[in-house]
Amino acid sequence: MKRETTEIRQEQIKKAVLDIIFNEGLDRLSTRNLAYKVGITEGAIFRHFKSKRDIILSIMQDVQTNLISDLRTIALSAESAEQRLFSFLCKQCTYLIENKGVTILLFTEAAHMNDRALKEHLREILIEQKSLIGKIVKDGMSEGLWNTKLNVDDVTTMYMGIPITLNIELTLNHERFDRDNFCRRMFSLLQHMLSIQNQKRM
Amino acid sequence: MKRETTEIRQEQIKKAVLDIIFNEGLDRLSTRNLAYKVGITEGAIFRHFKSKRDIILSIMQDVQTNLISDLRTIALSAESAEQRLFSFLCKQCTYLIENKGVTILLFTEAAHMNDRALKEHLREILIEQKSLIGKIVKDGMSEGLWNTKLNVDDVTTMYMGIPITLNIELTLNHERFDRDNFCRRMFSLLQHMLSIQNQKRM
DNA sequence: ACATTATGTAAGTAAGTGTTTATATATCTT
DNA sequence: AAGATATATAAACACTTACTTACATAATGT
Repeated sequence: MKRETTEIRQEQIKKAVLDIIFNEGLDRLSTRNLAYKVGITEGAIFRHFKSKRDIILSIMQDVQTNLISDLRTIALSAESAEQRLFSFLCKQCTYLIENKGVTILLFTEAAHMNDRALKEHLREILIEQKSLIGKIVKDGMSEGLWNTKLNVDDVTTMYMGIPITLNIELTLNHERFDRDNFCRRMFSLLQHMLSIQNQKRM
Repeated sequence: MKRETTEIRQEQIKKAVLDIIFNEGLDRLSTRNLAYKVGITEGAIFRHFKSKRDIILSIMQDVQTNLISDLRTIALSAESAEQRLFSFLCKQCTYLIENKGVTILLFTEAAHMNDRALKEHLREILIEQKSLIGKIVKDGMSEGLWNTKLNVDDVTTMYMGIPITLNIELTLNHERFDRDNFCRRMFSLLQHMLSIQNQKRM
């Protein structure tokens, strides 16, 4: 029997987790099925992770180190607020589309397991994203680009609806969802919302 | 032992489902725990519902007949588009806040069970809501109230982010979430987005 | 070449899952 | 009051769950 290092097995196991969620649904995410997918026995799984919960936490950590750090780079770059907001939105959408399993896992498992640490972790990921968007919005206001009368927190709340809705539509509609220029279309609406305007009516 | 009609037991069982989800998490939603909560034995559960899946489908049906019919009434009423949009949003938010268990159940169980019929049902609920909002938006445009250049589908997609985000924040933040005037604040942003405007910049 | 260590397996654990069966009894109808 | 029916129970069903144990062997360092 061929043997692999813990590092390689951990990657294989995490990859298999996302694969199962995407192709078979969360209720098929058992250690038995997981072991079968990786091509090892159930016992071997627990050689590389001390529990199933630990696998999920490790995947969350990956999101933290991959997606969030990319988003941080975009939010803090030297470009215009407008350009940064667009790049930020595109990055989020691309990630959600390419890592569908991850987001299903995060959102549903937090509610499902009723696990405080897991929920807290997810909460931090969302809060961090919101604070980065908040920075971009504030910068855009300072630049005289956007309406300073808007409440920044409200704008970020509204903004976060976009990736979350995208995720739900992807889950439910699978391939029927119209993702062409999704970022561009949503960005255009955000611009209307943020713009300094002379309203014709109240 | 006291006996109740199937109708009463069905209501008690469905109530217990939402109770368990809210207070203990979805993973504690076993027929055993359910029976214990209602105060009957497991076997009795299956006298009133033919399967656990049927209980969830029945709850979905309740959402359909309660929430959706209320929303339809609002959307098709004689009031102004502006007033209808606000009432619609408020109704949705109130329902989500008062029936947290329901929405956790719907969103997560669809992904979890990978159940086509269940997913389809949820998809229909969302599509129906979107089409009602679409009608309000189109009416508002005809009334000369809102920007006719906006894509109605995009607006409804953006709109749907609001209740969905609210739901996620409620799940994760529990009581820390600032729900004061939530509808009013989000509605104000929607108005900015929809308004006919003279933009100062592109 | 040999002892050590990391990675594996096969078979088990106890507890939990949704569901069914055989049986009892409360309630309703006649 | 007697019979029919609906509602209950207790106990089991066959199966799955995450996880553990005892033991084996491939890879590694000396």
